[in-house]
Amino acid sequence: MTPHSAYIEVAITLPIDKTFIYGVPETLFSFASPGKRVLVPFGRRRLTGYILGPGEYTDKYEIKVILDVLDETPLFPPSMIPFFKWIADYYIHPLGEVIHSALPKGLNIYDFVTLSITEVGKNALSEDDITPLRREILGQLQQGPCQLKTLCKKLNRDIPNSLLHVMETSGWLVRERTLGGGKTRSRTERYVSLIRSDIPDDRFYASRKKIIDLLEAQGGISIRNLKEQLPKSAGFIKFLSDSGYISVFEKKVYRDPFGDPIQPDTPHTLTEEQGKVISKITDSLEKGFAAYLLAGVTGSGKTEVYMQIAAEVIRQEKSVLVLVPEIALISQMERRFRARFGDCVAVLHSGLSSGERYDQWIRIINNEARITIGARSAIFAPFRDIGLIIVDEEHDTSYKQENDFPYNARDIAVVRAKLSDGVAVLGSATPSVQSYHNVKTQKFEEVTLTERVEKRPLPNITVVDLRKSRDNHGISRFITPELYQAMKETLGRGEQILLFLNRRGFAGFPVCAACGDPVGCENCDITLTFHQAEKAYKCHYCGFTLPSDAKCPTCNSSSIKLLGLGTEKTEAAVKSLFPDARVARMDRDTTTRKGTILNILKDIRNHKTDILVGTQMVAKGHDFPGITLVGIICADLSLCFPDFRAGERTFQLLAQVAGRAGRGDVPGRVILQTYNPNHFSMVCAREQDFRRFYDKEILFREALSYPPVSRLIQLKISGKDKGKTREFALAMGEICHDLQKNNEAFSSSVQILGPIEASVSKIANQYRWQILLKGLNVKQLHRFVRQLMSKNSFMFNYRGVKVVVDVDPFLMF
DNA sequence: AGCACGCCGACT
DNA sequence: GTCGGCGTGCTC
Repeated sequence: MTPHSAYIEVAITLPIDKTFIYGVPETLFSFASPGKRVLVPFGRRRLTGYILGPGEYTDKYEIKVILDVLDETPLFPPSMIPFFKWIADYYIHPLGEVIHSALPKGLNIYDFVTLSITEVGKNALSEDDITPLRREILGQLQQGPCQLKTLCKKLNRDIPNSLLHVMETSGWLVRERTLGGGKTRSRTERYVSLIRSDIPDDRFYASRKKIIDLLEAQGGISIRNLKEQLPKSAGFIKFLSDSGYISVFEKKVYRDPFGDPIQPDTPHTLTEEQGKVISKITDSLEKGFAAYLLAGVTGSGKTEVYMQIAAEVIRQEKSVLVLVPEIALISQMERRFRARFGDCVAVLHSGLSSGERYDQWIRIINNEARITIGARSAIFAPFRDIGLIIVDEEHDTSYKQENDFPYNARDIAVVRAKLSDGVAVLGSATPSVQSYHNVKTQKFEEVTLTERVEKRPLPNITVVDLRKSRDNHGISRFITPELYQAMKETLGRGEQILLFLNRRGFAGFPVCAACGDPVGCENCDITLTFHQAEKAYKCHYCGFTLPSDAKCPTCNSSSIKLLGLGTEKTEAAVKSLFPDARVARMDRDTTTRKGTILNILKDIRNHKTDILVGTQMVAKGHDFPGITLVGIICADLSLCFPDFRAGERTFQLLAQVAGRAGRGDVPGRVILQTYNPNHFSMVCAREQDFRRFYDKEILFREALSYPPVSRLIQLKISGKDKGKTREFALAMGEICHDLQKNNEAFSSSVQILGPIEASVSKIANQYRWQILLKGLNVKQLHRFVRQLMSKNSFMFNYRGVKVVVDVDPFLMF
């Protein structure tokens, strides 16, 4: 079939599990190709859709004709369509929405409805027998046309569609549809270039000649650039252009998300181990798909390995995708790649403005970028010929997207590599149980880096039993004598300290001294956290706050005790214990503004900070060369989450944060304080031994049949009405059991857990329930959910209660 | 998702 | 008999 067909298949950005066929008018024939967006009529509306390919004519229904093609060049290569289809199928999510969330935001255009009153309507308003609701609507519209949403807000109620329909047919109001959206687009700048240089020799000659000379030397430059070089040039541009000496034109420019230019670097000398890993992986590049788990201890030089493999892939004229868990790490990785590879590096992450993101996207499509470094969503970078996908810190939970549609970028990275005959490399010092299981079952091949660069020893870890300091008073319960002593010695030597505590705020457990009730959130089923800096109790789920002088919501007493310890209180305590030390804090509260993380990290590197107190943010692969002591205040906090992966998370967090110590010339030391010194998460973290952790953990997973032994699909049920949500969840449970009973295959292959209330039963006034479906066979689980959805579609678009399907859920809901 | 259609209880 | 609330089904 020719690339331009009279009929095309289009995916629409709506929760519809179907694609649609449209006709293409002759005038648009040559423009309609896969990967471009089209504006299409859809019912009464106009919407943006994505061209998937040629479509088949049928006479079963009337085929409509597209209104426009919205892109000059495709937004994604056709080779990505099978990838999108795989995701839609696996995650049971509409294809159009998958594509929509993969692309830069703010591109699509669609209709929005404006209501306005007619003369007939105005007359009707003056009649007596008009109903109050209609009077209210018309009255509001008499003050001017209004969007439906605004109208509902103004009247503080829903307006049934049927009512509007009736009022429209009786001619009282008109519904007008105007196209909106599409705010993200390329930026243009005004440029000038030289046409002739024979300017007249008059009193302006000197000034004009300067401009002419500049343009002669530099060619076409932007007016902004010209003004920077010749501040007085602005007044002469009009004359020079009107008289035909120079031309002024608009040129597309890329918004630049990069900071300062970077000194180029050259490949480092490799250790023998690094060399072996690199040649093993590069040798396999030509043999098609392979997945590697690169297990390398912290400080073993994984980035250098990534870069040398990437260099080989680029040499073979293929592209490289590097996924990194969070923005601060992206900029670290980005700087090293730009130093090595120069301008062919693109970045994609949420720190970019939508315009910058769009420009990076276009650079990738136009093949100007061959390497993309980015967070989770960069897995959708529109390369046509991927040779290598690197997932750094593959164990990190931020690869899992929870809202929009739930997917795991680490998992689909392997799928994308497979679909494009490329190689996937998942790297971590603390591989996930899932990935190591894939090694054991021979889906992945393991390659290891056991030595730290320059043979630096791994830090020496001392475990301190917090149960022994239970009776200590004040802060010495948490800054134990052992930790205090070690801090004092470290500071005495002029070295730096990292203190890790996995809880932000001042006190995590404010309790009323009178009635004993914890101070909870109004909108969520959660205890508030006291924040000293803001002098307020805050909810970490919905942002609800109470002033610090608030009374107990239960008994109105004003004596509230602050129990529990957060990073804020730790910072304050450290400052009072070591008044001369420069203390900084790194958590979500101190890093909201753009660039603050980088400043905190810079201060550490330049030794302007002696002690850094932080949450799990500090555990994430940052390079802190001057830190020789890591103190883990309370290692147990992440153990108590109601999640079968709590032990795994704890092990990873502790092993990672311990690995921050002693990456410079001085060996590191770690003090790990815990109430559970014999828990195997602690023991294995102390030895930095993920294999031993795996061997132990997998026994639990096998015994309880949890992933990676089995697979899970979670139905997340939420709604505003407590009773209704509960009833709905119970009804959904019934339907699940019925479906299971009526199909023999399911009764043995699908296990239904729940429905039960979610572990946080209410967030932002939404009551939450969940049903877990567990099984050894993914295909059966998928079939079960698909049948559930198709036979009971009404349950999935029910008013007032929302159901989200999460395949391979991460946290328990 | 929106939008239309059709059913049904409620109230002039 | 209308009004409007609510479920159901379709959109190429």
